[in-house]
Amino acid sequence: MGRGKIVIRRIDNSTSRQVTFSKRRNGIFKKAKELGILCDAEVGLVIFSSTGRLYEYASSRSMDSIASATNHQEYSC
Amino acid sequence: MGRGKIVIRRIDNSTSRQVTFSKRRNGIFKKAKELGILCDAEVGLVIFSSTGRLYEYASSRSMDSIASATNHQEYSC
DNA sequence: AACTATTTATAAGA
DNA sequence: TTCTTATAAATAGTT
Repeated sequence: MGRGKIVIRRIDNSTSRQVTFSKRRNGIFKKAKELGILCDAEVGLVIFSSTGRLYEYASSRSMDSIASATNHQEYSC
Repeated sequence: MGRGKIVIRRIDNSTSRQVTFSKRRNGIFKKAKELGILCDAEVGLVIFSSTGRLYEYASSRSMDSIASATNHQEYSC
């Protein structure tokens, strides 16, 4: 979606890769939030850039859902 | 993006909500995979539907990245 | 489950 | 590098 069609493979050029990462990271976070609201779903998203930087999002009740689904006791570690 | 413009709020109709959930869930998983490949990033995505069903995706090295970033010892629990 | 009109995301350019 | 815009892609409503 853009001026040209692209193939989904690693972007070799470091600058282009960083620009695309920034744009698409914003896009997917927006999608995650929309999915949570529209569909009353819980969404957790964790992204590490190739430089090791962390970006994350979690809809409010995600942790409860995970705790419940995995049957962990809270504070167990 | 579709026949009409929508407002981002919970979809009241249960059938519509489920249909939208299915479509957008597929969409966001595709985006997550593309981001990982294009930008050499690690991506983890966890989704709970409103009915409590779990859907998840993790790019191959996500767990290593998380382990490293959080400085957990593996198998510590 | 398919279709398609339209909106949205974004690749390339300024 | 922030802003623009032409175009690809996602998807809302329909069948």
